[in-house]
Amino acid sequence: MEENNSLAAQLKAAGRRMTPQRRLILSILDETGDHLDAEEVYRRAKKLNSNLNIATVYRTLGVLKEMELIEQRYFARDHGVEYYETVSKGEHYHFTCLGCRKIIEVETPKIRQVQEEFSTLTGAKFTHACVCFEGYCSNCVNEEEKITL
Amino acid sequence: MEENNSLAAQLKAAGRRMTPQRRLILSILDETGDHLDAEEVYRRAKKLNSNLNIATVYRTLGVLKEMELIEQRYFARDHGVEYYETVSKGEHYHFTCLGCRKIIEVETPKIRQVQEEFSTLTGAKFTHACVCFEGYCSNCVNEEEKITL
DNA sequence: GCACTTATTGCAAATGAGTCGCAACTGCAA
DNA sequence: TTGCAGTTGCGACTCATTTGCAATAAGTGC
Repeated sequence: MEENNSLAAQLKAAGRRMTPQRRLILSILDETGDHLDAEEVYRRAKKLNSNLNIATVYRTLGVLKEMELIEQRYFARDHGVEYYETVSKGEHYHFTCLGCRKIIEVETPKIRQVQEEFSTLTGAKFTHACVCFEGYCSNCVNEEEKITL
Repeated sequence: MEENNSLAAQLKAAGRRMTPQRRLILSILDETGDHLDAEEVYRRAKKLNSNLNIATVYRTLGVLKEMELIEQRYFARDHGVEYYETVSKGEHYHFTCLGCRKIIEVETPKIRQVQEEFSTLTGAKFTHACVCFEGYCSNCVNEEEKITL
């Protein structure tokens, strides 16, 4: 209840309301370590609230994103679909394995450095960076070589 | 004609054929310095071949991408749309100004360094990196501050 | 130059993620 | 407990992209 209360407070501060749907959707994103798209959030949430509507999922994801409680991600090869994860984790980027579809998180200060250098150089101000990598993870590299050779 | 011959040869090597449509579409991408989406390529190409179809544009872009003659890009705030540019330019990334929509190309070795470090560390192999930045360019920073302050 | 195979095109219909309008509903503050 | 926004569910819609298919045409072998 504690974290829900603070969430309710945050919502209120933004002129919004706490609803069971929002609680449900955020709890799903909170509990999974995964990166879920709207469809998957919907699928999981629907099990617990069978007359939840997909439009509500999209709207809720929009609200949570606006409140910076979750972040929107895109993964290589799949830019048509938006994925979400909670923002609790530190700065990191994603590597998608084309073999096993696994997503590996990449931590590096270099992306931030690029932004800082570019800002200093040009006077621009960054608001957001979208970075995604794709390739084959160590388990799948050999598999891929068999195919391409 | 010379480059068209080499293109024809490349196409042949891939079991494909040279067609006026493909020549036209590639010439448009070749001549513009811009990043065009399929719709814009279609608009420009249609002026020169009025019964060209948008499906052909999509299919041709797919073929050219597969042959690595053009690259697919995504820009911040507009991930739903694919943009294309020819691959002649060196490694670079894109910064989209949210104020004036201008796209500034960012050259940096750091992205490649991240990939190399990650490969060394994990044994993974990169095939592609999608990087896009967004923010406000030096001309638009002040404008943006007026809004947010 | 001609025929033939098969890649390619144009068209229209389909797909799929995401959005919108609207009436009914419901938090929540007074 | 009442009232008024904010929110939901629903269905229809948008928009980029894809697909099935019959007609067309590139490039090969003769």
